[in-house]
Amino acid sequence: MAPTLDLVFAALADPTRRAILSMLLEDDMAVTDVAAPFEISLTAISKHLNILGRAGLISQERRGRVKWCKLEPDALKSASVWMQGFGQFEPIHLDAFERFLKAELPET
Amino acid sequence: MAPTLDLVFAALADPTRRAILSMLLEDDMAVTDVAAPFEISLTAISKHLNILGRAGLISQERRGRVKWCKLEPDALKSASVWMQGFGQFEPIHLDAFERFLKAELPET
DNA sequence: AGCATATTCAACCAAATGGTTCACTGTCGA
DNA sequence: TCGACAGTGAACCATTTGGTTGAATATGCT
Repeated sequence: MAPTLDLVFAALADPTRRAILSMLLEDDMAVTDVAAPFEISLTAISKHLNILGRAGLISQERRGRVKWCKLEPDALKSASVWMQGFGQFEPIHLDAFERFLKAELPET
Repeated sequence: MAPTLDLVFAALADPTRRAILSMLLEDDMAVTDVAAPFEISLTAISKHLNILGRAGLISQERRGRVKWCKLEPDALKSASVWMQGFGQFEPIHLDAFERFLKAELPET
């Protein structure tokens, strides 16, 4: 049961993919634009996006020749729920989160 | 940066390891006892425990010939913090969590 | 029509993962 | 001292992962 949880955590285990999610937090993006800040090939980014998609963390909608990537934050809920029991974390205010984002974004 | 986050999420991506964490939520356990409910070899469980240990999710203390495994819930905090920003999850009450636990534990 | 842009496909590679079996090292109990 | 128990190490295997390059497929622009 819960193969989703496998996929979600596996997707989050890669720093490139976490950085992509952080970028999508700002706005929807085309695949090419997602790839821009990274050194790796567009193909590699495409694969990462597929993994994020299969995990339900993003959705992709093709409009014309560009495919738009959109964050789907609900998919994180199951993972978040799973973790809640392991210590009673109160929700964090934005400050702490922003610090984490900065630490995660590629080449600052 | 944040190699810990990589390790924590990677560790959580395996259902066997999540089940182990759930078991350790109840109480500290010896390696052999951790392995008991699973069909896989003791060696495999030992490897899983190593991965959990490297991620900081558990600690292991050898006392005599038995090695005790202890949950370290603090390690989940960084992961939890990371996720907080992606949708404002209010903390979940125990009901939802218990349902997840039941879905995760091996052979009910 | 013809070219450039956006994205994926296919084939390949090195390294990591999750599992196995068998042998080994300690430690406890009789 | 000897045997049983707790756990790790080493070698192996199949599969997945994260990356590459080069070709293919659409779509849009002029």
